[in-house]
Amino acid sequence: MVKLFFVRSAHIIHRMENGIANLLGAFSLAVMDRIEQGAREVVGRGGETPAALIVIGYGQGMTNDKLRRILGLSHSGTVRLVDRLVSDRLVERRAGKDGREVALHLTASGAASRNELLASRISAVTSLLDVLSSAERKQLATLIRELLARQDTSEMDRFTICRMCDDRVCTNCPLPTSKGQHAR
Amino acid sequence: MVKLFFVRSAHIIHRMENGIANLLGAFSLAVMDRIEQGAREVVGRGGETPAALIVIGYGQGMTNDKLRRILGLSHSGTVRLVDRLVSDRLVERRAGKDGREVALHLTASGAASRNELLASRISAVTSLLDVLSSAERKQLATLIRELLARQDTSEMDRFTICRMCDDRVCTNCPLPTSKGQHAR
DNA sequence: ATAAATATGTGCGTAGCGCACATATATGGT
DNA sequence: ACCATATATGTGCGCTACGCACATATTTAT
Repeated sequence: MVKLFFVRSAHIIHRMENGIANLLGAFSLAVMDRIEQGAREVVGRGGETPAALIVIGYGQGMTNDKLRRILGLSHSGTVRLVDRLVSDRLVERRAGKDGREVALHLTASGAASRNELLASRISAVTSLLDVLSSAERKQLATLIRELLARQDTSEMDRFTICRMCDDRVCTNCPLPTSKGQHAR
Repeated sequence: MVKLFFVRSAHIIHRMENGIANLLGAFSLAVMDRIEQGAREVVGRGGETPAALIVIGYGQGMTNDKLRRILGLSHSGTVRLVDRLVSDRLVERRAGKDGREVALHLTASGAASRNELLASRISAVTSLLDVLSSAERKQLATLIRELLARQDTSEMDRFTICRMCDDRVCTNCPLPTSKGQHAR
């Protein structure tokens, strides 16, 4: 009898814990739906193309291969993605220091599109967020910040997670930068 | 001098508020990356196909057209999506009550894939979530729940947000069900 | 100097999707 | 009952985004 009660109780707890995961999954889906819709409206392209534009704009001499790893695409997929950005006149291929590398640079209109992209993303999330009070938002920010800070991430993981981040507003990123391993 | 200070201060506040949005955007991206990767491994397909399998499995005589609106796809895109599910033997087209409609039903293997899909999704989110303490998770759940509860959503919006939700664990969905308007 | 590693580009195919059009069934007005 | 309109599905066709296998150029290591 006690045992039966325990088992049933464990099920309920299990359901509650998973309920949190389910809730967060639904919310994340809603957030990304809005971000992706806005991004498509701004640059007229989907998939990883908007993220690529943002990543290239960080501007530390991005190469095709670094980009590939950050976006999690195949090599050829990345080459074709850059082809699209180039044909849209948003990106230029220049000579890299290493004779093999290609240095990716935003054109003026690429930089403009990137800014629109970042603004659209912030606005999409904000529109969901502003039903909360300022205090609630602060609470939420603290929790998400902790959640991210405690993740076990490689350097490349961090770039991947931050591939759409707005470097104009992201002061002190919570992702651990010194923790462990290098992802090369 | 005072004015200058005020302006600068407003900028800083602006940056902080947007910092929350940026953080949440990055986190949502990380969550969806993991969910989508798992989904692709389970069903071998991407895009809205996994969501379609889950939605069809809710089982209230789903039709092609309802599915289309929930997934936010074009009509033909939805027909082809169902074609893929049928050719994968995960879904069957049966006669609907209305002679025009097609009633979509999961096959046994479709139902099994759907369960794997849901489990994979919960596990993906949980693996990110379990760096938080139980108290922190509860706090986070409360905030997300409030955030969702206060959104102004049409009925169709709700189905869309919940298109990957695990009906086995999602007791009392926070999304407002009686609020306003009908999306038809 | 030659082998291996690194970085890029290309041919080719496929998945996922939209537009425009065609078809079948239902509904409403006269 | 009849016909226009609305609703639901299916199809031809094209395009975007992507991966695999292969080719090429440059650098690094032995």
